[in-house]
Amino acid sequence: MLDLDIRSRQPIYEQLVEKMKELIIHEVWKPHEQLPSVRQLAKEVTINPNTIQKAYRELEHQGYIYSIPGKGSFVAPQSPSVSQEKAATIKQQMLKLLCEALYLGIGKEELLSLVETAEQLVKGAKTND
Amino acid sequence: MLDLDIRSRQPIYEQLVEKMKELIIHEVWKPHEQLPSVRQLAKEVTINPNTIQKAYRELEHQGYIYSIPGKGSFVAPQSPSVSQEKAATIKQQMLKLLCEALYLGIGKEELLSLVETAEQLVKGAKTND
DNA sequence: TAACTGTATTAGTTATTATAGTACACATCA
DNA sequence: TGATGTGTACTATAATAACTAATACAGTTA
Repeated sequence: MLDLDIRSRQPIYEQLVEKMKELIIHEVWKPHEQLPSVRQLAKEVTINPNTIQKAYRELEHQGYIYSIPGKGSFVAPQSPSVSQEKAATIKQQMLKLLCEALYLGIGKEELLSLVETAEQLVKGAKTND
Repeated sequence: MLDLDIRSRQPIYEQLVEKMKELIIHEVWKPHEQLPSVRQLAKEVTINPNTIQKAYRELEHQGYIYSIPGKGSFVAPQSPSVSQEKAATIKQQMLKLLCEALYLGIGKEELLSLVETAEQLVKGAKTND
């Protein structure tokens, strides 16, 4: 599920953040679901607990999970206030990427269909309840 | 034109690559136009020539410029072969970003209109010949 | 030749990353 | 209560990567 590449130049904690974000976005992990504990996950993937905690801290900072000392870490439900903050940044990244895509010769129709694909992926996950 | 932030945690050469890519994509710099030399640009922004060269090397690797030893560096025209290689990567990045956007509550309509905006930006540049 | 171009190499400093060990406070349950 | 599991914090250290700098080399052009 969380296949990490130790010898990658991309830091382990970053890989963790990306993989777990995807699992949350596609609702493999549902809101308020408890995540594996720092120590448990560290034991499973045989890396240092501090590295896991760094990833969890980042995910919490980005609003994807929340932690309760003594209890555990859980998937955060999406609140409009959090989304509002990030939306501008995301749209900025998107616009830059779109311009690059168009410049490289990717057609407008293709980009529009990508939006459809993404919608299917996300919506598909949500209806799997 | 190339405003760099020395104290940023983002490396200078990366800032250079991004800014110059934008200038090329939006055709402020046209195909086959000669870029400022490594040393000249280094003197202008008062940083090490090697940092400039590292940025140029990266831009050349990504196919945005080409360099001729002894002559200079120039804006590369977009060849379909180059685009083909990058297209898959770009689309992959795009899909990931789109899923994240949808999850954060950005509407599908808003994303579709972003495509239109990007198209205007790129097309607008190309008609400024 | 002289002055310009890109490129390569080496070196040194700084920043980042991952690990290890320890400690603390809170929650839960036997 | 005691034991265990939870998140969190802190220091320290080793290893690696990133960044910048200085220098030298080779090609181009006038």
